[in-house]
Amino acid sequence: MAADKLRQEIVRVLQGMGVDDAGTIGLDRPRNPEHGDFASNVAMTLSKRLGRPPRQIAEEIVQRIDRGAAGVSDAEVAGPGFINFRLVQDYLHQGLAEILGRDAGYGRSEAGQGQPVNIEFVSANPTGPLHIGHGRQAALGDAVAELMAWSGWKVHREFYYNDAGEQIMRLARSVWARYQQELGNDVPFPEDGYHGDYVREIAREIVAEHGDRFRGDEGDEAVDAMRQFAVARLRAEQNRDLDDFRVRFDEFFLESSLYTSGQVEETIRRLRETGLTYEHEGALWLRTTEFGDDKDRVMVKGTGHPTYFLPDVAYHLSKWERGYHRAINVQGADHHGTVARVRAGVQALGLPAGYPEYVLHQMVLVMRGGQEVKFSKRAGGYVTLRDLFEEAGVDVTRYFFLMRRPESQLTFDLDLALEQSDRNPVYKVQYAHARMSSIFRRAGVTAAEIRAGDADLALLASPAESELVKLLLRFPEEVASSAEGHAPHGICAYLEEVAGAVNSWYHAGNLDPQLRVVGVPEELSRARLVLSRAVQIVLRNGLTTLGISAPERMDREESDT
RNA sequence: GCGCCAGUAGCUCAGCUGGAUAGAGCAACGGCCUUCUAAGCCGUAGGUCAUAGGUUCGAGUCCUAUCUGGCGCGCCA
Repeated sequence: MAADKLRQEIVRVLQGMGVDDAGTIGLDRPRNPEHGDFASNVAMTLSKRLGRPPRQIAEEIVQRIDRGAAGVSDAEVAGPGFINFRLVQDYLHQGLAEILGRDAGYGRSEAGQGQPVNIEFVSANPTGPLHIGHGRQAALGDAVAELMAWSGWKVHREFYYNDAGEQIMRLARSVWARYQQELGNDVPFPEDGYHGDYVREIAREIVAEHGDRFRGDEGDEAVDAMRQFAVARLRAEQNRDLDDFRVRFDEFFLESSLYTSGQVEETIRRLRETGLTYEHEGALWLRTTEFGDDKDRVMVKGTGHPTYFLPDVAYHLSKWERGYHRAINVQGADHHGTVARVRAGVQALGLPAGYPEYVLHQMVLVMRGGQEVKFSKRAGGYVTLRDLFEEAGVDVTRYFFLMRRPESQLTFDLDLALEQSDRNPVYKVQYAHARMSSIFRRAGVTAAEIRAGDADLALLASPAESELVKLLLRFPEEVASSAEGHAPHGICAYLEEVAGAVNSWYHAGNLDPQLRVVGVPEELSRARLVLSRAVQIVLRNGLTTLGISAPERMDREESDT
């Protein structure tokens, strides 16, 4: 990559000036194009150390630099001591050829070296349909996973759920009550029960399957049958929702397995061995404050039952021991309270500080006509993920969930989501992609037939074209930084920038036919087709990292008016 | 009371982990369709980066305090 070559040359120059350990050389892309393609601030950061004014140091670097070795055509001192570099034009042409050559692989890197990373997300308990918060998490987790995969990590998508706890019992009691009511048995509905209509649906299905076998039966066996039926039924529904939302998992990890396999007991034993546990008022505590938690935590209650903390620790220990020395948990910000204690728990067992990593996302509001949408018919208290993507479409829903940084509250504007216009950023990006296909159809070529080697890329000489190529060449860095920062919204912003730039370039041809791709002299047309194809590859690859389709053609739905 | 997250244009949000004159989309205003699909483009206007200090060559970005909003602080799950 161009930056690496340049950085190496700067290091060489600095060594010649007696600086052997300059650290990482600051090299960034100025927003102002007049400041060149890259700018370095080394002269300023070294000023104090060398006891010389920054501009003087910058001058010396500029004089010593070997432009050919650095891959730049120009280097100059500017402002308080920046050095601005301009890349050789040839670099852009090689870059274009590389994009077409790598095609679906353009933007991938080997940074992760194939090491395993565990990405846990959604992790909904099977007590009801998935809601929009799960949806944001599904979109986020899947995109982070895909971006990590693009960065060379071996990604394992994991869904953790509690199939045996107190919430499940609440569900079972709720279903039991509805079942009795279906049979005309007037029993009270549990105070803390699940009120959604889906509970009645499940009760009816049990009636259909088992008849009145459990009528009036308050025994464990009856409630357990309800529990098993309801869990299986809701797990199947959640899987269907995720499937239709195009999110797949490699593993569903059951909390109950931590008990049946003895891992919970094993975790207690190992924690005791550390000497960091103590008994107080009949409970077993762990000194999590040793690792930065603000208070110690109970592991085993006075009743002899473990708290939730314990299986959490056992679970994350299991991730580590299954070989995932990197783990990312995507969770709602309302769970942030567990972060410090889980980390403290696994640190007590010798795992590194900062394991696992967290992406904590804020809540989602759905707005329609300026009003918050609060209820779905079936779920009762909340809007379901399915309601949302069936109305807005999977692509739009995923994109909207991803386009804001996780830490900011998300307002899902349903009116905007349904709009098929440039106001809707998903369509803007997808349409730019489809538009390239349209050009190819018009030119009578297929995408695969376009080859950089067949064209004279020096014909792409306008500033708009150079800037567009530079933008496309940024894509691999965008993928890398979005992956490392666990921040898919960066890709959204980037894609919108590319779409804007290519629309602008394309529309110049409206006013001036000589600027078109098709209908200009053949040599020129071939060069512009290469650029068009490169744009299309970047848009498609970017959408792919987000789990969003890149259509070849978009037909607008006719409106009623 | 303590902790986490946020506060940037009228609205929704970016801001590359400290760089040069703070950006984009929408909304507003003015232009552009016998079109390589106008689902678009060009131009204009819009800012005390919540507030007050501090750190340094340089702060929207880092530190401290304050204000506002959201969330979390159990031997709940």
